[in-house]
Amino acid sequence: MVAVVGPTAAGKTELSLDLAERVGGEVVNTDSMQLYQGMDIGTAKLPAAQRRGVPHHLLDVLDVTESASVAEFQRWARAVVADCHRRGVVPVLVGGSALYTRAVLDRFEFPGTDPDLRARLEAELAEHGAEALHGRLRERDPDAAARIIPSNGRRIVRALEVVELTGRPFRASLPQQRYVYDYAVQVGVDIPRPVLDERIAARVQSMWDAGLVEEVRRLAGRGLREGRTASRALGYQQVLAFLDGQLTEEQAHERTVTGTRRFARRQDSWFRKDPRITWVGWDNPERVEVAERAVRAVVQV
RNA sequence: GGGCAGGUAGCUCAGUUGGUACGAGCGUCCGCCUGAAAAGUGGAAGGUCGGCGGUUCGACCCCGCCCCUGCCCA
Repeated sequence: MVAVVGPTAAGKTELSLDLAERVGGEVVNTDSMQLYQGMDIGTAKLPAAQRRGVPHHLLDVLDVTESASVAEFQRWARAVVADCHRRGVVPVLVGGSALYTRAVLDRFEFPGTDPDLRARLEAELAEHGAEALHGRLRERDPDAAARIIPSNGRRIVRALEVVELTGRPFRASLPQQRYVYDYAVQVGVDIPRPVLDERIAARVQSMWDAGLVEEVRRLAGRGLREGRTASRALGYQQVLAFLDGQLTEEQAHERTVTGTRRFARRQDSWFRKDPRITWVGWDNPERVEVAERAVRAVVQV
């Protein structure tokens, strides 16, 4: 299997299609937001008509009111991959969500979650603040507490949840950077920041031209505001603020651009840390060949 | 031509009755991240305080001239 990774707007989709055609593969989405039905324009989801007949998996599987979950995604994606293998097809994973990609490729086990426990911890967080919870984590699991900044409530809650659930230290359940599959390779799209910044600005402009505001208005009618994950997606979050009168349309547009730039930086720094990735230049005329070679070195097709 | 307001970090603006700019937000840069991840989080760098001259031990802050921006009057 192969995973095409890299920051948003770098050209992953194009490369993955070319690659899928060359090796007889099928595309498996690993983008947390393209999971949502109806979130098309703002997530730059490839329209069905442009998929060149290549089957695509794990698009449009969630309603905007549902929360995506890495653990659940891991199960779905591994099932799709297993099915592809059975049929002798190469799975081509594509997406910018590093955590989701790693959850599929790596030995990555999640300690579970308990809605009641989570709700209780969140209530405590809201009432007493992050500092107080951090103090408790320090008693229960000093090692975890030392690694989490006292003001980061979200991570403290999760650490406490894991400790209570498993009775083991939080760190005992951390994943390893080791593939679960024998034949896996990652291809990253390498692109200079100034070029990426321009492409992002252009992409957001074309999203606006394509009717992003209308799309968000429509999804708002289907409960987008209640979606914990979907309502925070770049572009959607900002347009919702515009529809609610908190931002002008111009501000919403501008913030979508700068927010996307920041996001792309975070993605890039995440992927850069993985030494297993084979990088190819975004404008390298032979990028498809380079990627294909990387795949064939590992997978017989 | 005259009057008023303003010219301080890349941007929007605070600030000092004259004593080395306590600046802030946003942006930028560098990190962290483990069942919400397009989310969440920590830190750093950046200023000849419009220009020139004067007063003063000392001026971003006072005085003069000039330049630029906005508004008003002619």
